[in-house]
Amino acid sequence: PKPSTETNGVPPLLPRLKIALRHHLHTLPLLARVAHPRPHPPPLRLRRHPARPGLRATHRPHPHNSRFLVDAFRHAGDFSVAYFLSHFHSDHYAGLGPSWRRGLVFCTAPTARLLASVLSVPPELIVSIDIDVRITVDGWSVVAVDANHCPGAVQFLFTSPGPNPERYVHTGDFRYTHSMRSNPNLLEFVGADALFLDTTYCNPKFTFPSQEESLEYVVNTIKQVKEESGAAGERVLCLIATYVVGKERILLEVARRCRCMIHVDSRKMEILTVLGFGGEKGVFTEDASATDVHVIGWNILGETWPYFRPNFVKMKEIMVERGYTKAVGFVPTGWMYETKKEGFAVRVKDSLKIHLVPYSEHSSYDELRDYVKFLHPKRVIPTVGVDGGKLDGKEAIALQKHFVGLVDETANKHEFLMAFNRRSAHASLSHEDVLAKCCREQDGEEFALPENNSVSELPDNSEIKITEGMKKELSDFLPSWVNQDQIQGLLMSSGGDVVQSASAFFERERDFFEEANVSNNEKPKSVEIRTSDHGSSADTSSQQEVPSFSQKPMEHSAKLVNLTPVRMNSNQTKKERKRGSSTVNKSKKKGKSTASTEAGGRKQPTITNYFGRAPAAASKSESANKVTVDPHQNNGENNNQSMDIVESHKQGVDQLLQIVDGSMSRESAISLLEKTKGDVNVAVDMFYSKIQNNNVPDSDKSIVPQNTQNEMIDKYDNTNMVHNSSQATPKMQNFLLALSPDDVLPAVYLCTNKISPDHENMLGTKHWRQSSYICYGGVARNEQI
DNA sequence: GCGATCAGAT
DNA sequence: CACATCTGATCGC
Repeated sequence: PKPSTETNGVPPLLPRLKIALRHHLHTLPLLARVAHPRPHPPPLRLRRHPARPGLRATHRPHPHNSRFLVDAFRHAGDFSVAYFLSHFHSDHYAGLGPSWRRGLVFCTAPTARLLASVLSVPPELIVSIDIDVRITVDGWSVVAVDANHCPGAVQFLFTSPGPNPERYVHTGDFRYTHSMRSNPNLLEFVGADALFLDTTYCNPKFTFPSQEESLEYVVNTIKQVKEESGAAGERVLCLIATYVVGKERILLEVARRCRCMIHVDSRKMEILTVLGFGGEKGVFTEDASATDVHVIGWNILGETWPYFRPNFVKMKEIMVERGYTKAVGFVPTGWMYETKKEGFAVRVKDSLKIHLVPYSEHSSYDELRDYVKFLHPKRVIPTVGVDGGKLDGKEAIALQKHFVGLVDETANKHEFLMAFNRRSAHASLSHEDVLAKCCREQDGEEFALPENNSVSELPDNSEIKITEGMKKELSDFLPSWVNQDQIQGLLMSSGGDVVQSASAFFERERDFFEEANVSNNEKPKSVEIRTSDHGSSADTSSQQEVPSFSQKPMEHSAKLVNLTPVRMNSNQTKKERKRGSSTVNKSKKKGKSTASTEAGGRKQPTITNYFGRAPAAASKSESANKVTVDPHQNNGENNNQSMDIVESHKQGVDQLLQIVDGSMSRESAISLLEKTKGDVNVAVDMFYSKIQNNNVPDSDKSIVPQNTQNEMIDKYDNTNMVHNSSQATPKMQNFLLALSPDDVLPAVYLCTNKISPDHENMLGTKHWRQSSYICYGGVARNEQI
């Protein structure tokens, strides 16, 4: 039941909200009310937001006990006292309307004007805030910074009150630019507690040119059209598709550089006027006869999904209607329906031409990674592409994997330790319970991390008694690949302190990862694996290594066990070597590490074999995309079963070809699908990541010639891989390649930073081996390893 | 009968 | 697997 106060038009929650504006001259219509006595005082205890459905995670409440919602008006409730709108797109403002009464809506001035004029939101509930100006809302500091999306679009930066403020970044929808790195407000959010990220194009297959390039293309094309038509004495209609708000920059640039006006309909004009692009400069006109460049609605020139299909019928209709005999259309879209390198895709029919222009107002995959790398948040929370807005749902976790190594993994360790501590107190709770609980609770009861203890405080190893119970307790929270010897060693070196053991373990994991990551980041583009007929990777890299680090004996850090042999051999990295000198307990079984043999003397299987060992029962859910490829079976026409296989094979090939749109030959597609065991998704990713990683300066016929694909795959097949780089730093590849099969699992674990126990189940052995995640985040993209 | 919400089309 | 928006059906009061 709604509170009765809501019916009289007075927002009942308003008094609960304290607002202060600094450096700010705005007068708030409702500010006076803040001081009024509260009719119904808010509960002192902050309520946790209940999970609610919604396609975008933006639609779910802020999970960290602020009383704010961002772009989640449909999910408003009494638990929230202030609302933020990042920009004026319908999927973000959904739920706002003339009858909105729930609370103040904070947004930029352009968005505010649109809210009032288009959606008729009560003006007294709209608070417009200036970009880059700090305000205080409900005790929190809030800053809006430009999002480089549509006009008025911002990211919100939240800082909680209190001595240890939490910091959160919500990008809304955004396209990353390097200039963001010099924004002082954003700089303050490096290392933020969480980054709510617009993951629209969070997949390596999404690459697109800069907006500049695309603008250039549109402008030049229109110029050319005008010249040609002028010479021929005819008129050509130029149509540019846009939606209600967004991509205005294209229009402005065309007007400026082609020296012409832009025709828009009255609705669009209204919005442009509100946005401030109005008549002043004489750019936009509602008079269709004033210019040959017209703005047109979004879905008129063609349907855009699942791939672009032009609607020449309608286009011709419009052309004739407006008195032209030729027309050129532009569809600026982030989705690359065509992967042609030379020029952008063009569709032609008779006197009609449609240009598909890759113009995106969302970040590309690489831009997303750049941003995360810059902000280095403790956590990335995807806001697009997550089902039901579940933070820990499959999709969210899959998306987060793209940022492994770019986020601050220290936070994971902390979370883990919280859970660990908690566990002794609530022994009856399951791991999941504890983790879930601890993730929810704030870090208020901070406890000292044990790694700060000095070595001298540790008891002498000989006096330590390690009980089975301790080992069991510790092992429950370590990844399953940590063996008993290692657990014993960990406990010994921490003086039997289970928590400290765990802390030391995860500190090590982090350091190891960071080390690897640093060496990877130095020359990311130059990291390449090449096949080689001779020489083990371990040997090669150790020769290349120039240890430029100090050799001073380890100072204070706790003695640590070498958990994996890879860190014991000559390929040690800085920290390992440093610590290695005081190693307490070497792993006996795995002490050696050569490329060709393992402990048992068996030949090391290829990495492909190792990863590719598909479980007998193939997952049903994936079967739609999985196609069994066996070219030798194709001729068996009398075999009904094989007909299905052939058919699905064909479908897979067709699907792949359609996605890459002719950028590869049919033979290449078949070959690639064979390698991926028919998995179209993996094939696509391999295809695109190959393009990306090598920056293939594309030749005419095929972007990736067939032999390149084979090469790409061969590098995973080949046992004697060696990386091509002449860099001194050992790369993760070398570590991985030097491993015996038993070590590959832990190594990949480390490389992908899947270290905390709540991920154990997902990565457990069989299930893990066939996981495409390895191909996404690790091996195939060649980034972490 | 009205507004909020949703499926589906554009 | 979906860059955004609108329309009309359905739900719930």
